[in-house]
Amino acid sequence: MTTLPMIDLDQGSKLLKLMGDKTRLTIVSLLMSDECCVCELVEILKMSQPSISQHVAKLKSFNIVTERRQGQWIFYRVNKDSEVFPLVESIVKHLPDQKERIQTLEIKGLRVCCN
Amino acid sequence: MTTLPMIDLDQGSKLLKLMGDKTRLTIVSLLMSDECCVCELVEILKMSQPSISQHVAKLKSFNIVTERRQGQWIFYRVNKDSEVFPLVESIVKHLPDQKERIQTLEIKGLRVCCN
DNA sequence: GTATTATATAAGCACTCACTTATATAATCA
DNA sequence: TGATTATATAAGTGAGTGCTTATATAATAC
Repeated sequence: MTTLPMIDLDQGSKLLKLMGDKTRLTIVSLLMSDECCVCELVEILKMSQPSISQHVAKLKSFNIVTERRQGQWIFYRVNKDSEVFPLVESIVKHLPDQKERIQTLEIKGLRVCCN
Repeated sequence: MTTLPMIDLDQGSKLLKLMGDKTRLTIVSLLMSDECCVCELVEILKMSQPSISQHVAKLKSFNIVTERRQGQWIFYRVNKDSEVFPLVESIVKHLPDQKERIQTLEIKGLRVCCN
């Protein structure tokens, strides 16, 4: 058994505040299943592109997610190397899996190609 | 192995928003160690009584904490019967133990009697 | 009864937040 | 080259948040 990496109350509360928004919490849950680009998140969450971009930027600023550029697209995923990842992971464990919503996107032919 | 009780994204984000305040997160961590009354939390956190009362009221409104009246005092503790307790517990696990701060209060003779 | 102690609650205010619209940047394609 | 697509960013706005001060409620002590 390894000891759990501790996060101080200041950092912890800031992380929880970031995750304490339904849109961002959904994004994190989605990205826990698979990486997505902004336009995919726009399609899934039915929200404006700037709004999604701003949410993702906040998650990125706290190192919760990382990006990977591929052509025009920037794919985001949960940063498993982050110090806060263990906490993020143990939160998402209590939330319903979002894999289905990505699969639905795939079935509709809206995956990767971004429409 | 038992299945984890799931919390939907709406409830989950609301819970995290509540925990995403440093004062409230500290209170929850403290109450995870032991029950406290408002005046004890005032002493530990060095904040005004109305401010602490308002924070505790928010935690109570989401069923994160419960109260137990004893004379003039109302003792608060984490509600282990709450549906969200498993999530609360797994968050606090990642945060530093706050038992010491209660013990310090005890040593200073400021425990229970509320000054 | 009145005074004291503990707590809750109400109103006001500065600040923050999540959205909007508009625009800028960047990569691809014709 | 210019047009299109994907994303970021800036400015503005209305709603929400956390504190303050002031007051109300409730239990105890005298």
